[in-house]
Amino acid sequence: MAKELKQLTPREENYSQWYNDLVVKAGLAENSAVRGCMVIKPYGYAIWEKMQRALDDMFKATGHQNAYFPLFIPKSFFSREADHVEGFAKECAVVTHYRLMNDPEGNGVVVDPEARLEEELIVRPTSETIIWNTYKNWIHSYRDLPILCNQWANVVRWEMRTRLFLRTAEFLWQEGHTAHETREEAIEEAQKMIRVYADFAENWMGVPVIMGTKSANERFAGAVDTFTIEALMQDGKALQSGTSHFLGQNFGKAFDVQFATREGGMDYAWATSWGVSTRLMGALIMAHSDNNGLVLPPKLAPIQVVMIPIYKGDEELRRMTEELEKIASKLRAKGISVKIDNRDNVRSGFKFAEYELKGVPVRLVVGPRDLANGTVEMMRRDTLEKENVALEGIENLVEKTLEEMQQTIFQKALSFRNSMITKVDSWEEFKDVLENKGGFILAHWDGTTETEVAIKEATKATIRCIPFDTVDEEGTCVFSGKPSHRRVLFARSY
RNA sequence: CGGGGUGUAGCGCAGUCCGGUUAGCGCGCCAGCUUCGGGAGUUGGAGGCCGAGAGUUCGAAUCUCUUCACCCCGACCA
Repeated sequence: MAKELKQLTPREENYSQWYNDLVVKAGLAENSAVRGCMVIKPYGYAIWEKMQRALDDMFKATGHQNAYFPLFIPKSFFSREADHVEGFAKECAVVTHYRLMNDPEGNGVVVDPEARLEEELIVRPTSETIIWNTYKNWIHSYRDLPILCNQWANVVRWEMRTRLFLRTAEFLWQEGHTAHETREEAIEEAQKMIRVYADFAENWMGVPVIMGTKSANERFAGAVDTFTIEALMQDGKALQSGTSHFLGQNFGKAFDVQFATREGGMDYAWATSWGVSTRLMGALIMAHSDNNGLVLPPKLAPIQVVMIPIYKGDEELRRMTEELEKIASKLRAKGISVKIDNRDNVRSGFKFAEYELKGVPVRLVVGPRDLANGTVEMMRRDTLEKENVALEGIENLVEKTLEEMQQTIFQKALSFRNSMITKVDSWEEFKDVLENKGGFILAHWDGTTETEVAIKEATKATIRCIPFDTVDEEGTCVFSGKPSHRRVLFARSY
């Protein structure tokens, strides 16, 4: 194993291979035997659980409740909303039968042809349809509104090409589905939730994001408006990390969800939906990692501090471990998660490399030398800086360091991201920046889908969003030369 | 779905063009000794239906056909 870990491909050569190696070698996930699906391993899942918990708290704090809706959706539900079908039809897993039987020819088990379902069931690619079919029964009056539900679930999208965490056939996510009395309230909800996502990305994951509105072409199937958070990976490609949709009355009408209004009339309910997925794991990995492996922000690290004894012989190992236990209990009292690695079958150098690969924020090493001096060697993962520090009061220093690292990791990603936003005013410049620098490009666009598609075909770059903080500015479209009133954000993306 | 590639030990690979003892190597694993402040050294050992099926041949990891799986590059997407 030792040698293997060193062979992480330098990112310059092939970033996606490097990424894949890292995910597997750090023990986060691996490809499963099932096409396009992945196995999330315990260490990876521990990170996801921390994300889940933090997000869930944020949802609760904004008045949402968790619920659960069926995995299977009758096929007919999909045809209710025209744009929605079109968006998802190409990537659905379909259940057609409900029983197996022994092959009469003796070749194991086959599908029982007698057991064909009258109406096929679709494995949910997203739950708007089944949820709005349910909301129809829940909503009769304006007094029943708003409904603010979230569900944690798995969904299936039969993607052509998959990539660990970023795009797998089955993935874990949360999807919020809300119903409102007015258009304004629904829009406010959708915007509130994209801000919750941005807050989470920046303050928990340490990943800076740009909030904005999707262009018509990139909008969610069935939405009136899609809001997004866009992050930038270290290879200069953008990653859509979360979306929040204002669905208008599209699903209210499609599922006939009408309610008695305050004024005594009838109206269709207004909807939003919003979601983030295990793709966030991909964002976390690609935003911070270096060639030694993962760099995890302390708030999401399953192990925040690893402690490694240096020793000769069993007796010394026992003494060092005892010493580490004392430090560990002080750290644990502060709510810090600590692991003592006193395995005697691998050497300390191996352990150092292993925890760096796994992104453990702080490493403490204690050997006989330290014991004599009353010191500990402390290393922080983000800078790889080592320091001999006093054993006395170590818990306060570690606590402070973890907080500092959370900031440092974010600041580093932020200054990288900011350095990768380029304003361009000509088509030549646009292509040049895309080819040679990458990252986000702020450029004028004439607002038409034709131009957007033409740019995509020519360069593979898409409009990531029209940022919320865009200021009005007159100019001409970099592609068509037609008048434009603001710059939008372009990038190549995952 | 198009174009390319790969299936040989737990992992990474060589061998395949040009068929020929008992199929190799590195890492890992097990046991012993020496080590232990940045991925240990050494000695011994275990581990294989060469992806699956059919064929050609005295003989197949190697040739032919069929099939399955996975990876990479596109189109699609959180």
